[in-house]
Amino acid sequence: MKFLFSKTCEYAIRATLFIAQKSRDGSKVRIKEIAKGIDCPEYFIAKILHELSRKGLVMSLKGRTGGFYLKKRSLNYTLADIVRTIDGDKVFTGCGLGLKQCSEARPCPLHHEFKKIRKDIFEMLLGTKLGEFNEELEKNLLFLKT
Amino acid sequence: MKFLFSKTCEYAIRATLFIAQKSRDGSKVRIKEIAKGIDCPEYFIAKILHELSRKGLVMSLKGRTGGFYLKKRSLNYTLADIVRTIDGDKVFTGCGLGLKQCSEARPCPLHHEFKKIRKDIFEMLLGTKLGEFNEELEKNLLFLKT
DNA sequence: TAAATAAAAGACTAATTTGTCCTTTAATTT
DNA sequence: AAATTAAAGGACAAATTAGTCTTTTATTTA
Repeated sequence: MKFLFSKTCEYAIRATLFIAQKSRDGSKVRIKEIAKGIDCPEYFIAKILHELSRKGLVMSLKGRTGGFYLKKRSLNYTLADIVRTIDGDKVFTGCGLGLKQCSEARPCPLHHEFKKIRKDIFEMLLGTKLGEFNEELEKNLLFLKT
Repeated sequence: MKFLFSKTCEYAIRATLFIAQKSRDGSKVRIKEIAKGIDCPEYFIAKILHELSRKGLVMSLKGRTGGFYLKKRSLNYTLADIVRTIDGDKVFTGCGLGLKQCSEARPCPLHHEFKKIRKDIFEMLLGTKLGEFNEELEKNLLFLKT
């Protein structure tokens, strides 16, 4: 069983951070390089990036000098945007025990505990900008594949 | 996308808490009642409980007066036991970005944040005994279905 | 002992997620 | 303009997870 995000979403996050780093000088990154850089099947990440691109989270350009990149302003997007786009907001709102309705008024046994955990996750995602790790990735202090 | 546990695991937790409460006086609970009580397909929860029963987390008895129940000692089992049995320990150890190896020595960008979150989840599960909610469930202050 | 009842066991189906491939479209270079 | 290259787009296949059904086995009651 997965930990928190779908596989698709994990790849999406890794790809976006990879693009942020590689395109910080204005250059573009091709799918092949991204796939290699984050250890994801090439066709699969293509599909995922296509989605992120349609939603405007990453930019793309076709043709010979094409590839993916981030706009300066996109560096202010956060991981919360990526996660919401790919996985929806189950992570932010869903009940930990799967109740369709779970609220203060009618809580599951873990409602309050999960509320705190979800809040921590949400704040972490919301507080993490896409360009945030550029330097540490560059210096190989952080990694996007094993 | 799921929040944290598989559907199977969510049902497993809900069913176990239900059994804990209903069998606290020594009686047994039948699958039909459990399915109704936690809003889960009957055949599906049967399969899940069978698994929990084989692992010794819940007790079962066949035949006319049969059903599921917990041993006194089982009330000291925690949700961590249920989760580990059904979903394995991805929740406790897995990398949030899906890296196969993710460690202090070679961390993903969110390694430290996730470490804390996983710890919170683990402690919460480990600190929650199966019989813990019996009273509040009885009094309808907590719910196992919507 | 026979009938009734409940879980055990395991095969099977459906749905979702993950992953692959092929054709089209857009941009660039020669 | 033609050749090349890269993403767009969408069909398709594989794997995993969720859910259903049928037969067998154990226990109790009449």
